[in-house]
Amino acid sequence: MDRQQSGRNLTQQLVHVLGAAIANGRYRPGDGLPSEASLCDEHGISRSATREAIKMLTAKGLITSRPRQGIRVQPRARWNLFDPDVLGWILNASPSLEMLREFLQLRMAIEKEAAALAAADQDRQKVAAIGAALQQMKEAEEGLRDPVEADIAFHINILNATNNPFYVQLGSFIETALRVSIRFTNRIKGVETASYANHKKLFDAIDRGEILAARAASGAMQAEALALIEGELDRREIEGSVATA
Amino acid sequence: MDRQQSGRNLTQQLVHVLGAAIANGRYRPGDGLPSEASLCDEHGISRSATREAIKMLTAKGLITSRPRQGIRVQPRARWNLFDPDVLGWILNASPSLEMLREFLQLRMAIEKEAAALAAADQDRQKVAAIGAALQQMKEAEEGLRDPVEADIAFHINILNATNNPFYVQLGSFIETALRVSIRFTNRIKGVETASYANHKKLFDAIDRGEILAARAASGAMQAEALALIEGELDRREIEGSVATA
DNA sequence: GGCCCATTTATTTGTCATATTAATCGATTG
DNA sequence: CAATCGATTAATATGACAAATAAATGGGCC
Repeated sequence: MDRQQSGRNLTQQLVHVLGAAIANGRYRPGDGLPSEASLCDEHGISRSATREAIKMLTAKGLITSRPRQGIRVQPRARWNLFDPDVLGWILNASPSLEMLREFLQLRMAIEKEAAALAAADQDRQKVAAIGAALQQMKEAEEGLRDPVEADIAFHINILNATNNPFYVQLGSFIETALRVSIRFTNRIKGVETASYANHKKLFDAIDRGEILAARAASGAMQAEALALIEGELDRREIEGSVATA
Repeated sequence: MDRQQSGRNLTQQLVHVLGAAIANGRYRPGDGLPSEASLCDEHGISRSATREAIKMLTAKGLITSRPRQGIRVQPRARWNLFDPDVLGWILNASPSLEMLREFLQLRMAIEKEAAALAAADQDRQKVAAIGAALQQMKEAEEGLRDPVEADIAFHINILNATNNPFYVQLGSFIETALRVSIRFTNRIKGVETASYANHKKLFDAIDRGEILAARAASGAMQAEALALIEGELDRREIEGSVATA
């Protein structure tokens, strides 16, 4: 294993190599990974480093290891999907439209309520942070800033403004997934074109403490994105059946 | 460290000891933990086992460790709250009413949409599993079964019936939190008394594919529980201010 | 004299190598 | 059929050295 690489230590490098390999299906649930000894040989590192990597993957729910049985991949239901690393490996392995839809279905739930909670809580400082991100989105429309970063910041700041640690924690989850899915949806259509107006409407509702309006505005935005994906899924299905007919 | 204890190996024992200590505030964010060497001494185990425990806690986002700086507790926003271990440590450390409310605010978001998705997806086999859990709740009312287990199974099965891996994964999260919070709310009032009727209404809506009704029924149940907690919070606040007056 | 920057030093984790122990699956044998 | 034995694999222990880096140190400059 390349020792100079990427500022990460050997253990972390191996964690990412194995995590990605598991996520992309090179090792499948139920399958065994190579034994500790083999992994040491394959990557040219010591047992300590190897074992520590295995322990980290175990902690994230991807594998188990027991004497005599070796190291096995856990069923996907045991993976900690909400761990940013795990999510990143999965999304980078296969950023499918199906998974994108599933992700949006979750955002639909989370962000609608988050908007409502933020509107209810009225933490002025954190609401201001949402406004700042909105301003950056406007500047991005004029080409002065990175539109992706501004968009992400907007959504993260809403979660922060709930002052609910569970929602705040979901920020890192949504950020990871958003980076992948934005790259993905931008290929389909100009998803984020008319987005500033929508985002402003949502911000105004939160700012004024209009709980129902905030929930509705958030839901509308998510529903729009979801409809786009589901339309694309339908289209591909029809194309597929025509092609095979 | 007691080597015969609890079927867990030394590393896992230390993980749980330290995880619990961090969650209950013995070590606070920003603070340093004892060095590797000290931890070995304190617990009477080798450096290998100690280091592997540290790596597992690192993987869960609770700590970082760097040469010369030592081991430090991460800010809470970095903790993987959705890791069942982490959540368990936190809830067992301080099952406060505030956190219970925050948890319910999250369930409100998740389970409402999950009910809608389950109603839309109409996976007959998984809907039947919800029905089976409901039946167990009925039997539990007559004292034939454990009411807590049946209640949990009901909610988990709705998440499974979404066929969305993100919602499915949240099952283990909600299960962990539910076990604690049920123990907690039962002390306050007979929360789960009239619950069978509510649960049946929700099940029927999912079973018939009535998306809006399913979302509404789930929302109503959650809102009821939430109102109870918030009422209790208000009551205690008033009592507190009277007491200090 | 006091301040800033380069250098050194000391501490702590990172990595390696090797030996031994414990758990467990499968075969063997009474 | 059951108890036992053997082989395989991870679990634990130990000791050594390397690398990273925070803090102390000292030298040069204003």
